[in-house]
Amino acid sequence: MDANKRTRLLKAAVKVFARDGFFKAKVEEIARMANVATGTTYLYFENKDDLLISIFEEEMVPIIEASEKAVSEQKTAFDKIVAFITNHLHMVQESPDMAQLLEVELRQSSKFIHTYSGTKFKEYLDIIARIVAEGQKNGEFRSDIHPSIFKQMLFGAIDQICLNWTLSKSKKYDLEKSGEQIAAIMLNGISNR
Amino acid sequence: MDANKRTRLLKAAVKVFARDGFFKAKVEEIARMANVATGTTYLYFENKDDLLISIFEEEMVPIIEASEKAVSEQKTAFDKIVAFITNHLHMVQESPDMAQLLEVELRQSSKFIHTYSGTKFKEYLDIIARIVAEGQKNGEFRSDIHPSIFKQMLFGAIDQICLNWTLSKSKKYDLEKSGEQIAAIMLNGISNR
Amino acid sequence: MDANKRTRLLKAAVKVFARDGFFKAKVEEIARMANVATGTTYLYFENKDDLLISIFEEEMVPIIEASEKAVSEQKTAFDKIVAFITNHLHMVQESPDMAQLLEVELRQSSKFIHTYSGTKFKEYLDIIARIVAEGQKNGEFRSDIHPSIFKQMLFGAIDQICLNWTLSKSKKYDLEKSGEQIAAIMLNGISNR
Amino acid sequence: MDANKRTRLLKAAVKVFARDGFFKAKVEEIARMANVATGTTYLYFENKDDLLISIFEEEMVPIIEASEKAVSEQKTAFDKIVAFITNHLHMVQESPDMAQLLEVELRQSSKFIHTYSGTKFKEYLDIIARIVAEGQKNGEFRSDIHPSIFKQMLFGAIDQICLNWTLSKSKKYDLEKSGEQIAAIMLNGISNR
DNA sequence: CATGAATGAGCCTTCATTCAT
DNA sequence: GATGAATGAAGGCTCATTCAT
Repeated sequence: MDANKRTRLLKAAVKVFARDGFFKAKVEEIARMANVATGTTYLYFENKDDLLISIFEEEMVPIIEASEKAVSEQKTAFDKIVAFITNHLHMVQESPDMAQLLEVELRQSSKFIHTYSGTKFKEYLDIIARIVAEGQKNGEFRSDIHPSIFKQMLFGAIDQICLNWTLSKSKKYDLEKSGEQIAAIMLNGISNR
Repeated sequence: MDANKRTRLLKAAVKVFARDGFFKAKVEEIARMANVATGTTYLYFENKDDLLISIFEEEMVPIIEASEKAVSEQKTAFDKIVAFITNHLHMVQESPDMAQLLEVELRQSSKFIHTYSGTKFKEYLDIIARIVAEGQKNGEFRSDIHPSIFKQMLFGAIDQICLNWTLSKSKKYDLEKSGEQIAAIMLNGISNR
Repeated sequence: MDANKRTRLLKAAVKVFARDGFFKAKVEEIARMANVATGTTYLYFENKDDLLISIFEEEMVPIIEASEKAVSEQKTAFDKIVAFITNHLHMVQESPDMAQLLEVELRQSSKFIHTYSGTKFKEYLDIIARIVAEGQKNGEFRSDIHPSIFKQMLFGAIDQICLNWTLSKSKKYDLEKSGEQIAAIMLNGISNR
Repeated sequence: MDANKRTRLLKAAVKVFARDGFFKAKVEEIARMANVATGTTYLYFENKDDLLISIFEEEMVPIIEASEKAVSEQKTAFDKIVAFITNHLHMVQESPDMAQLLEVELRQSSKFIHTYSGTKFKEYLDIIARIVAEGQKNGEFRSDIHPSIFKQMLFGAIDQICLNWTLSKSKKYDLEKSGEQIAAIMLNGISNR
């Protein structure tokens, strides 16, 4: 097994799925972009579905790591939430293709690919949940908010903002500014002060 | 032209698109469920895309109206936001198929169907923006939050919670409870107190 | 039976068949152009094939009559052949749609519509055959040429020239000039001198 | 890519198009007759149109070559014209399917397939034009006849005779005899004597 | 392992024809 | 007779997947 070929296929798939959408994307096109033969794709992935799922599971790893690193560098739960948001927005800007997959294709997959459990995505959301629990423990955050509700709310809010930015062709408005507003609201919302 | 037939096709399409997803849904199946011949579909809709777009544009109308009605029955901006959230959650529970389309298929369409402007969806979001502006004017809400950021954040938060509820097979957890938490956070977040 | 409606359908069919070709032409389009409902077409014609056949059989009548008149006004077989050619070229210029049907669609029909005997077309060709027989009888033409071979040759030659003129977009070259050359060759070819 | 498969498809297409006509012919039937799967057709040809155009362009090559060879073996322009006619009639008898395509489908294609320039067919006609020019230069032929008019006339005459023979089920009459008459008329017609 | 030609099931869409009004 | 909405069979084309080399 050639790890390099597998990686190239994965990277190519991210690009093509982002550009064309999962359903309109052609396996042949992905293979071509990865500089391998069409059939080779099936040596590394079971089928087209598996390719998408593998992206979600594997490309999420560095994203999760970056997020955890950014978060761990902060002391307070407040700052950790800010770090999470900031890190996510950076990811969206620096890996726009992967970001689009998360924004646009992930939901389809969650619903229609029955073999997909979405472990890694849950793991990503749980970074938020953990910060919330921590903040509640140390008194920064109100304790009447369920962390697993908050994690979804925060992610949903960020995701919607990012989706909007992604789909806007001009991309003229500033994602950083939006990030500050997200932080302002969500933190004020959950703050114990 | 038979308005009834058109409606039946639209309703059938909502069901089939929700169940199978837009891409895997078959026009023939929609026609069968609407009790018309396959070709009849094309007397009322240009093509499969048009069917989906028509759903978004037309089925949103009563949803928008219900939301506006619910909102208008409240005095304060605070209560209006609560009404918006509550109304949305009701819609999700009472029209689960349409809700799923909004949660799962809308994004694809926004990105990949280039003829689609998404007017009605924007209209729905603008209900929130208007409440925010009103709340800022009368001092209920902080004025440093941009209404069009908040509308996306709130919708994103609600949407993510609902998506989660929709995709969870058991649907055992209470959507109402989640609604209260959404309101608690977002309102506290934007409150001027 | 409304003879007027039938005629309108026939005229419309000539236009649409000429413009779009028999196979790509839509019955609905013909009906629309004739200002009748789609279904009405089937009150006057058995089916799409019948519409085309009817054109060939009925629209040929005035063409045959005009040709016979033009021919009968000449004394010699020589002049009659010239008259036939001239008349045909005029028809092509004045009824370009019908001419195109004869040039482009007639052959398909002859081969693929098994119910079609092509009587009227044969009648048209026989005008030539009769002139030839007459010319052979009075010594103008060589007697070793079979009239039914000559009629096909002459028609084929004229037809190919006309087809070329029809398909050339600019139509800048002069059909009259070509007519003189056709006459020069074919008459010199069959002359007894 | 398997050149053999491509050839088989081309040969099968000639047969099926000749038998059923271009529009009624099914790609699936052509594939079946070529012993390949339906989709394979699209590896070698862009679409059904391309299949027909490819026939015209590629199957004309040996026909043109045979004609040029036959013509070049004759000394006088007179004999060359005879050779052209004779060769064409042989082709019609030996490749009746291809002949039928030229007689019946070529015109449709010239008119309705806008991507088709008809190069090879023009090349074939130009064999005649060249002989005419040669005959005019050496005094065999009258110089008042435009070669490009004569080429069309001669081809049209031959083509109509052949079409008639092709469409007559019995094929009892002798195509050779018709060939002699064509030569007699057209050569006498253009002769300088 | 790698290839890429071959496969063939599958689906959207068209349109001649019908028939209830 | 006239209408035109409805029908549904049919077919061109695509593309995920396979497999002989």
